[in-house]
Amino acid sequence: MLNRLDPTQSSAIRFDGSEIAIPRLFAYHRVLDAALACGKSVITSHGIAGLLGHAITSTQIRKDLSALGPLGSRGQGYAIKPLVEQLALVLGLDRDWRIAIVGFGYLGHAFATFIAAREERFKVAAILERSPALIGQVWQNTPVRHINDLENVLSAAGCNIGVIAVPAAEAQSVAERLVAQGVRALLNFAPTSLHLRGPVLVRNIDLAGELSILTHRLAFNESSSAGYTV
Amino acid sequence: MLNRLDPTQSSAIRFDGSEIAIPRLFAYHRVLDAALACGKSVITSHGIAGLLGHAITSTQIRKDLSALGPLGSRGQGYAIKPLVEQLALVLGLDRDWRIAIVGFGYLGHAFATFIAAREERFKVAAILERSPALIGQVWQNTPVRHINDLENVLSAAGCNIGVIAVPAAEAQSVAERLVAQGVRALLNFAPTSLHLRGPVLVRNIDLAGELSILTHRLAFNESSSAGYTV
DNA sequence: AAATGTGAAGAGGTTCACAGCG
DNA sequence: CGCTGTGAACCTCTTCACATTT
Repeated sequence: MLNRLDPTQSSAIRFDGSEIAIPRLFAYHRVLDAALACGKSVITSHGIAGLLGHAITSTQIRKDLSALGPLGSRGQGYAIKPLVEQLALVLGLDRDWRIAIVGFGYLGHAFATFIAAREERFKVAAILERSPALIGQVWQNTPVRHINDLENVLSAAGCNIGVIAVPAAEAQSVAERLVAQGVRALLNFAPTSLHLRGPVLVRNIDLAGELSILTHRLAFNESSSAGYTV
Repeated sequence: MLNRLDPTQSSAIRFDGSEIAIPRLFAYHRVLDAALACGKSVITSHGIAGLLGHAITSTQIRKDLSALGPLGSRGQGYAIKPLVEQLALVLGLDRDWRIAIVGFGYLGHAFATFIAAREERFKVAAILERSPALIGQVWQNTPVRHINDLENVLSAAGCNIGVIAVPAAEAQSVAERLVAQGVRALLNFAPTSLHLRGPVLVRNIDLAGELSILTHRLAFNESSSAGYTV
């Protein structure tokens, strides 16, 4: 039981760390949320490492968490509830996010299904496609609209995040149109580097590139040593 | 015209760089292959940077390429053809890769479609699923088989790479069974850290984690400066 | 005694500046 | 003169060691 008094509950959002820590914080949030649901209330940095299968060291975890403020108690560990709350604030998981998916082939569809299953705060608010066969279909209450109507759909849907799951040749144009409609963050699955002006955040996911890391090491490092987990 | 004589054509595979360079080499291969198809035969490091939308600096490109050996000519640039060939060798793109996809929901399906469309050297050689509705279907000549038959299917199909697109709870078990069948590289879409013994390469793709980077910056860095491309 | 929080050391990758060739 | 190739400087992230607190 942590008996450190916390009168103010000053939920000031603080984060001194760097961008690269964010996916780790997200992983902590995931396992800690689960631990909370299991009835646990206190945990140590080593305990968190255990929940993560020791993929991250306890030192790294303490460094990351200390960037959020003094949330732990020396000799005791961390109270999980305030930790989860603080992580949610820093990660922006305390609010709804409206997502526009452009390109509703298997990749767009997969992404929609994936995030809808995972986090309730991520809402698929608009779906755009070019293929006539898909237009008019309804995916979980969201209609699939033609990509030509992007401006109309977006201005009505008010999305914060755009997911680009169209062929590389269309990606730049789609990105520009999304940004023109006020979208400030893009997740890009097309193997192209987008060129955009303004306060836009772009995150590229290169699936084929990930595969190439595997093929490289299989081809090159065939006579490698032991189990590698990159 | 490069008039450096190249009598031996000694295609010795060499790569002094580090793992982190591989996705960049893959990007070089992609744009250089396209440039070759357009009839270009020579290019400078700055030219490659241009093809990549200046997402990578010319210095970085020269560093990366120099890890493959002395492929350029000072004052001239790089002959594209040998460059593409050397990149293909180092990336392992000179041979076929047989891929087993476990979990053929939208994600597995998306991945299959994605890589089949992109690189002919990646062959989907086995598809495993749990859902009875999908068993027996045939995707581009590859039948969807029940996950219980994994051992039989894999021993017949002889796959080098496994793609894990099942729920997190099943991922560890699937991974172990793939490894037991001789698969030496895994691409894991499940948000779990896999624990495996032996010479296995694991690459994790955390789609929700990528989203969290966007939500973090939107929530936190709202009053940020200019266009960011992470 | 136990576990956090953190300055310092270490490791790894990128950028710089320029020597070396064509 | 132009462009590659590369040692050195620089920067960033991780790991170590330990002072600090409960």
